Amino acid sequence: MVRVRFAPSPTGNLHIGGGRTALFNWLFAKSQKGKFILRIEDTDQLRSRQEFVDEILFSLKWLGFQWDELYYQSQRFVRYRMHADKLLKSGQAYIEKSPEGKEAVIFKVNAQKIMVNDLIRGAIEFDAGLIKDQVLIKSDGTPTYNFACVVDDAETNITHIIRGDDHISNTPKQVMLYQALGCAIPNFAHLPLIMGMEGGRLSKRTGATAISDYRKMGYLPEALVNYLLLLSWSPGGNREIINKDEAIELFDIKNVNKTAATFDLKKLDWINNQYLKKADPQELLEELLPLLIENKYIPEKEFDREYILGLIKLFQARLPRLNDFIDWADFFFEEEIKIDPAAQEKFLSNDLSRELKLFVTGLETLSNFSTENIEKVFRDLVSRLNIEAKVLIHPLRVALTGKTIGPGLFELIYFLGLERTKKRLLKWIK
RNA sequence: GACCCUGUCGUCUAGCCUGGUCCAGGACAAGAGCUUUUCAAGCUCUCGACACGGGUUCAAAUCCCGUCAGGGUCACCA
Repeated sequence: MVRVRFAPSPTGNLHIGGGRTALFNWLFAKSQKGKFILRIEDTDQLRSRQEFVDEILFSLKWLGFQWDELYYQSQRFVRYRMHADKLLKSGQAYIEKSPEGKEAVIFKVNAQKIMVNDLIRGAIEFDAGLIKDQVLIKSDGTPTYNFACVVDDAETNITHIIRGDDHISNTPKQVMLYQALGCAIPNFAHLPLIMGMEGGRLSKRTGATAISDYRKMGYLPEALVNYLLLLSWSPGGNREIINKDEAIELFDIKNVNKTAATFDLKKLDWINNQYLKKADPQELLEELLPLLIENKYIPEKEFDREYILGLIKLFQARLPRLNDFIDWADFFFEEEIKIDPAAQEKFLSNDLSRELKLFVTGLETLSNFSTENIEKVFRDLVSRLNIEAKVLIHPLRVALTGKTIGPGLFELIYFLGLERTKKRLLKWIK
């Protein structure tokens, strides 16, 4: 049975690269009906923190990658010690004393050719003669990465190691350890790295790197996963939007690209919008609720759920990020709206008192304040005044929303309601 | 510096294994237009790439070699 693992180190949040590695491991496990194992590599007691463990577990769940087993390296130190002693006994490792008298266990590297058949890259040959002896157990008693990694992968019967490109050069060292330990060598698959827009590895300087940052910005997990998937794999058939279940069906590790990909926020925005369009407004409302309360758009307890739902439907097809709703729909929640100065200059510098007054009067006569009737009032008015619709539409939009862009004018007026519409238009009537 | 990986539109990619159907297809971005109401939605169109140089071949994005470029690793970090 296929067993893969994702092994993050809790010295920071789960970042984009880690999320992508987790995705491909999870996907491979699912497509092979295998197990997805999570291992927390917390051997560095100084830099590892519980809050990062919590954050990583939370982000993985958020992305939808549930694990079948969970291990912590910090709980397995006796196992590393035991295997180190075994290598010491067989003469494949030796002890080195530091000037302070502390002992470290060092692995003896023999000059040889190491062949690795990478599932993504094909055959790679290394010259172990270029690799120096490797520390197994540091003088503080903790294991090194390469050693703990091999012991754990061997003891938990990992069959496929799918990880970032940056581990290629660790591979020959680990292969030698498997051999020394007398364990079967697993399959390796090295994923290309994700690069930032300015080249080089994706880093905080080139934008947000933590998965949780994307959650906070209003990206949907399905969209992020879809984007990450496209970064080094293609479902074929010119498809861009693909959900996890379809991906599981189509995925083949051999089709993963070898080339490093640049992270492009614009495309992520587009994909996120594709998912936002199709999303259930009820679920979007749940996501948005904390933000709406935080911005004092709605009171904490009672609010008109149907009304907010209506607003979400007005915007959801246009939003790149769910959180943009806060800025884009602000005029529905704030009594005093902020008017874009350029828009005011362009559309409200002429005196439109007469037209606005007539429009307000028309709205007041409506017995049924519906989107259709609002539009009817408007159309009647412009034909009566013999002006083009857009001559009045743009000024109305700016006066009511403060913006030149937004949802359709009539549905927007419907949701604003007669009173607020009147109040905002009256300001422009002399 | 040594070793390793990679090189198709600005970006993500299809095609490469099994040469001809590719004067290279799609998507994002950008630009133009349409939408008797905006665009940040939708629709249409445009721009735009096989890193370079040699081979092999009737034929090369596809195979081989070299060059160049980008990236990664060389820790008692993971």
